[in-house]
Amino acid sequence: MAEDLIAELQWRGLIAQSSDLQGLTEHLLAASRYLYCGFDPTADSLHIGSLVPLLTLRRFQLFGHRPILLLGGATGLIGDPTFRDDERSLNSEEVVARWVEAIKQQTNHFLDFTGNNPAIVVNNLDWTAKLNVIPFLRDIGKHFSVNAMIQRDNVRARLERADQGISYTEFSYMLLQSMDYLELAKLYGCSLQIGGNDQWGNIVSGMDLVRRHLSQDTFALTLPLVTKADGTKFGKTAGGTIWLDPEKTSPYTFYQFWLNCADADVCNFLCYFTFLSQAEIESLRQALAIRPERREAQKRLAQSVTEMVHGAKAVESAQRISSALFGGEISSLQAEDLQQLQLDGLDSTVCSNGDGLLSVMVNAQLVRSTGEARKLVQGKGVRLNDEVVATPALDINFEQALFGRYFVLRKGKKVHHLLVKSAL
RNA sequence: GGUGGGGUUCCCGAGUGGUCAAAGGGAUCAGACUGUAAAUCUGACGGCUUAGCCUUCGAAGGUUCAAAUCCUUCCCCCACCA
Repeated sequence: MAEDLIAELQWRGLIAQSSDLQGLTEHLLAASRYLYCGFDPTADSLHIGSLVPLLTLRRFQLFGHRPILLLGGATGLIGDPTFRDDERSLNSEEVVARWVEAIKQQTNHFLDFTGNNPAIVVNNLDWTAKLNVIPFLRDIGKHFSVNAMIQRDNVRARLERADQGISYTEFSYMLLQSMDYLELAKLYGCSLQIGGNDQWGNIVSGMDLVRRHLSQDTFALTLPLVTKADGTKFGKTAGGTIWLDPEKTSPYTFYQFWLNCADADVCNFLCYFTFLSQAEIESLRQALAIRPERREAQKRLAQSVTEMVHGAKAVESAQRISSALFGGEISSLQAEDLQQLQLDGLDSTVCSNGDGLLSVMVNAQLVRSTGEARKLVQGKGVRLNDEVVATPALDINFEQALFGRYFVLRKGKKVHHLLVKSAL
């Protein structure tokens, strides 16, 4: 069965680098193993980039292994310098602790905590908080060669850049992460660490440390960093990062993000972000090749990921909003439809007769300033109920609204916002 | 601590007394095209009560009719230190 796991990861394109893949295959075949992946709290929510390792933990679990989800309560206080070209600013202990808790809640439903091979959640602050400097330097630091560390790709950018350096704090990050591996190897016999491909250096350092302390061989497996065919950064959009937290990124926006992904990317994303079978993905690939304009693959991707993250109801809501807004004439919507849009979580703003359109757009956070709003209107980028707004000087008049209460304000092609008449 | 080099509008990066709200590129946004694609082309891209006005070039002072550009002090970053 473990052979199937590696094979599955392979066809999904989820293996970027691996230590001794043959050995790992046999190792996983022989017994149920503990593996871990770390998530550092750099915000109060994970974003979709973290989904790849998170779901990979789940994939291992489905094949009978035991995933350990490590929250970086300690490493989050330090900051990983890996492939960053500038130094991070430090977050306070309270903030990091709060973020750890938030992420812990968020990740819970992706893993199974019951059954024969339940998942485990740990926090590396548990074993680093009580650490003393001298024992740390003697027991851990002694095993790290600075000569080797400065050769590592992941910090080299910082060493080579003329205008940036790296502090001792961040330079030490690798030691902390290595210690995590050692600690989990001791506590659980954890024998595999997975992570994004940028973590390769950190993971390999951990393997070395485990070997030196416990005379034990362990494994490393890294996942590809998600890239897009057009070279732009994955996971960012007009509104910014796509978060898993529905308060930060609405399920509708989340759904739309996936629906909008490029033809060139969608099949990869199906492999990375869903549990659809190889056959299903293959048939979607065919459908895409024959009738790309139907975007069946994108629809399936959006449906599948949104359901996994936000649940089936959220998918229905997102689909209702999507078909209402992109399906046809806005003016043909019924009063109930509009009400439903509001309930389904389409962003909306309450306003009154006489409110200036520009300031309404600012209040609705569709634009940052009235100047920006004005320019948008002048560039024919704003519509009210499908009618292009001709003048920036327009005031809202609900006599022209749908059912006397609703305006669908559209910015550009895709950003919709509901204006609802104030009850007063 | 010493010596040298730096801090410019979201990012990179030009600019060394007026012609500078500040070149160029990237990112972003909008328009055309389209499939709510991609590519391409066009426009916008500090703020505002927008044919004008106001605030920006690490911070605070100063010189000058005029400063991102000169002077003083301070803060921060980087490199090197036999």
